Amino acid sequence: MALGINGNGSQYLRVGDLARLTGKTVRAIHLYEELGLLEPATRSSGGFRLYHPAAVDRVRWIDLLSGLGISLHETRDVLDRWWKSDHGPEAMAELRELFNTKLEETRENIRRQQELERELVDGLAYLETCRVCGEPGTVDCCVHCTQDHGVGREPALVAGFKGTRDGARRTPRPALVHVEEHRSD
Amino acid sequence: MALGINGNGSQYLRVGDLARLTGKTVRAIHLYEELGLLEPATRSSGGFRLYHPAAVDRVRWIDLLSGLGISLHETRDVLDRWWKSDHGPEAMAELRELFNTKLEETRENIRRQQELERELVDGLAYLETCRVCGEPGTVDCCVHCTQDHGVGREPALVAGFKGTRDGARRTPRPALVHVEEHRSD
DNA sequence: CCATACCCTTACGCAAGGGTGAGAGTTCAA
DNA sequence: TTGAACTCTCACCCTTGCGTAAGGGTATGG
Repeated sequence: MALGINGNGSQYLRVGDLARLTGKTVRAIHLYEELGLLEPATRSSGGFRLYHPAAVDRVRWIDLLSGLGISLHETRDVLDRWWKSDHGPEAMAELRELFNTKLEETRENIRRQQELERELVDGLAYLETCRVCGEPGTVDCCVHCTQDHGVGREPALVAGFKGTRDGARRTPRPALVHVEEHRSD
Repeated sequence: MALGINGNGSQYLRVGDLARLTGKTVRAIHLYEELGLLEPATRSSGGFRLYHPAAVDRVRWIDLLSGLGISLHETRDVLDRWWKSDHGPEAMAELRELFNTKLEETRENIRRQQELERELVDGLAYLETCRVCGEPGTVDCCVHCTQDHGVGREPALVAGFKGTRDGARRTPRPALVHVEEHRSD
C-alpha cells in the first residue's frame, strides 16, 4: 500500500530514502546537518528526520560542489552569508567575490597540475630511453648510468631516485666513472 | 672556528641545519624519517641525527613531489619498490607504470578543474546579469527571480542557492508567479 | 663550569569527510 | 503483538602533513 516513496504514505523522505536517492550515506547526510548545510523539514513524533523531497536537489548540489573541490565548510559559509543577507544585490556581490576567488584558485591549480603533467611526460620520455639501455643488470647500474639519454638533463622527478635512504649516492661512484672516462676519451 | 656548515667541523649536518638549508621544519624532517623517506647517515655519540650533505637534495626532491601533489606515502612506496628491486629494467618498468598512472590522474584532475573553471565563469556571467536587475530589494526577490538573464539556463552553481535550509524553495512561489503571468500576458 | 642553543622521544591536536560501532527507541506490516 | 528494518544520539577511529608542547639530554663557546 505504498503511497509515498518509502511506502509510508507521507510526502516526506526519511534519511535512508534521501541517502538512497542521492547515493550518499546516512552518515554523510547527518554530517551535512551538523555542518549546517541541510536540515530536515520536520521530525516524526518519534524523532525521525523527515525531509522535503526537494532536499534531494540540495544534496546533489552539495555533492556537485564538493566534487569540484569546494569544501563543505566553504559551502556552508557562503550559504550562511547568502541567507543572512537581506539585500539582494549585496548578496550577489558577495557571491561574485567568492566565485572570483575560487576561479583564481582553480586556475592556479590547473597551472600546477599542468606543470606536473609536463614533469611526468619528461620523466616518461627519459625512462623510455632507458629501455634501449640494453640489460644493465642491477639498479645500481641505472643509478650510475652515465649514458647520454638524449634528453638534455635528467628530469628532476627521476633524479631523486638516485640515492640511498640517507640521501647519499648509493656508492661513491666506483669503477663506472672510469668507464665514462674511457668513453669520453 | 667553524670548519663545517654548522661550525662543528663535521662533514655532517644536524637536523636543524638540514631544516634551514631546505626550508622545512625539524618536525617535517623527523616525519620523513618516520615514513621511511630519509634516514640520518649516522648519529652523534649523544644521539643527534647526522645527515649526509646530499640529504639536502633528497629533501628538496621530496618537497618537489609533494608540492606536485604526490603524497609522502606514495613517494615512500615507490622508493621502497625501487630500492628492493635488484633488476634495473624491471625497476624502470615499475617507475614507468607509476608515472603513467600519475599522468592519467593528473590529466583527470586537470579536466575536473577546467570543468569547475567553466562553471565558475558561467556563474559569474550569470551574476553579472543580476547587476542590471535593478534593485530587487531582498534576496527573496532574487530567489524568485524569473527574469531572463540572457543565459540559457541558470548555472548549476547558482541554482543551489535558491532554497532554505531544508532544501525547499524559500516559499511555494507566492504572488510573484502572478506577476510573471501579468508580464507574459 | 656554565649558559645557551640545540636536540632527543613521546604523544596529543588540527582540518575534512566521513566510517563504524553501541545501545536504545520507532515504524510498519503481518 | 511481534519482528524486522529502520532510525536515534553519542562518540571514537581513520588519513595526511605536519604544529606544538612536555620533560629531559647534548654540544660548545666563554
